[in-house]
Amino acid sequence: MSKMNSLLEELTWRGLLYQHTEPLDAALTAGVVTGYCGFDPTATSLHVGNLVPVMGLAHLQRAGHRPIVLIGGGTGMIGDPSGKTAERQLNTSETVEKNSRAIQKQLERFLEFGEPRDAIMRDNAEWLLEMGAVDFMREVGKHFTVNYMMQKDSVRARMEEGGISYTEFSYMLLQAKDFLELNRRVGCTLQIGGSDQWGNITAGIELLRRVEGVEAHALTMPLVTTAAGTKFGKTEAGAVWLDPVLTSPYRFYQFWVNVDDRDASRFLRFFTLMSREEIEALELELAAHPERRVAQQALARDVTTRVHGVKAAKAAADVSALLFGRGEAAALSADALEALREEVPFVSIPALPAEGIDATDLFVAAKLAASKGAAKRLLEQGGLSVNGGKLSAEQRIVRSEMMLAGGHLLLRKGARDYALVRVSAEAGD
RNA sequence: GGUGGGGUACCCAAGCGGCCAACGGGAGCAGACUGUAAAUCUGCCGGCUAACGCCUACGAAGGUUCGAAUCCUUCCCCCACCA
Repeated sequence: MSKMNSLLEELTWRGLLYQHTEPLDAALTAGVVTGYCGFDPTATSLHVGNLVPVMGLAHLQRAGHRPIVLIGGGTGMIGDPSGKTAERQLNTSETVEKNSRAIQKQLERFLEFGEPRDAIMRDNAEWLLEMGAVDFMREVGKHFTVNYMMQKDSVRARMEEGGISYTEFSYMLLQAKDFLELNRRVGCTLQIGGSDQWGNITAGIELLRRVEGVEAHALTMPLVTTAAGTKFGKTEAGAVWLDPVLTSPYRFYQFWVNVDDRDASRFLRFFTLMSREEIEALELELAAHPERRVAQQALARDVTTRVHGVKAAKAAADVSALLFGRGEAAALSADALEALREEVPFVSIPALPAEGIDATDLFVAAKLAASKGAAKRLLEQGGLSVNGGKLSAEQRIVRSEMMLAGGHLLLRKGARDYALVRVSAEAGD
């Protein structure tokens, strides 16, 4: 079926194919391939960078193959040295378990686990945690020479700089063991991952060849870069998480809307399932009217919908239009402001004293400024506004008369950081 | 184990008894310009304060001194060469 190896074509035009083992092409054409990608529970949530391999699995499934999501409940106890310049602190098993459950929940929504060609979810804690050291060394360790392991970039880099513990050095063998287990259990013959995973994946292929005599395959995807050379997925507020508690859907949406023009078309290919025609149309629109940000909005809408659902995405888009459109803050209804509370950072404060409150205190309370000194600096530089009106060193007292419907104040720092404050009707406690 | 060189703010990196909250660069933030872009230019960039100023900071702990990031002692950690 040509549909099945359309996977490589699809990934190629999207720029998602970094490297793959040669026989993969033939294997994909020959029949249904079962492929996996692992996600280690290093945090309580996945972040936008993790979406690349997630999309890889989604494309695998769409091309008629069978994807496996592997939660690294076992490998997460060890720590992958790939791409890391220093040894990391071990997480406790409680933390790893908690994180595993959290990211598993997040990953469930990206693939179809229902009947037709159901995706599979596994956790390598299942076989790694109970495995004994002696068994491990006999079954896995025996098949690798230290020489081979030291050739890997992830290890070599660390040998030259900072050192590597025996624990992290062994990581690749655990990952190889995963591949072996998934092959035995569900016939998995393909592993996909970021380009930094190549070494770990090939170690698994090697193990499968030696132990099972099976030819397995590797497919890696590029690391996401930005045109400005900054780290993808970072904002001033830190990483962009998939967890709505850590990064609200509104902020998530804003992250994508703010994508650099030069990155927009590439990101549409990476992070959406839009067709080539749709994306090319958006590119034309972007070239003709960059100021309309149609491409970025489509990107933001699409990704936010996939991660947070249609309702949340619509709300984020509506709020963005409201805040960045040319509307007057004073015109906002009490209902609109109520709704805003759910999206924009929100704080509630006691009633204002009769003489008003210093704006710097207000911005600190709303967490838009880290300290009063920082707020003062922003004020002097003209970076603060309330309800759309810019404040200054002279005009810095905020009084009750300025409040919008329902006792709200809409604060803005700089060009795009908003917070909503609700002032209690009664005097402070 | 020996010898030498280091550990300075988010990162890199000067300073080597007072003029040091600490040169310079990067990152970050704000302003101008714009399109909630990019590039560029300008300002800010430990905390408190209206301000004088005060407090906390130069690997850790002690000490010398009117006064230390700078000198001494011990300890911890890195790097290089040797064994």
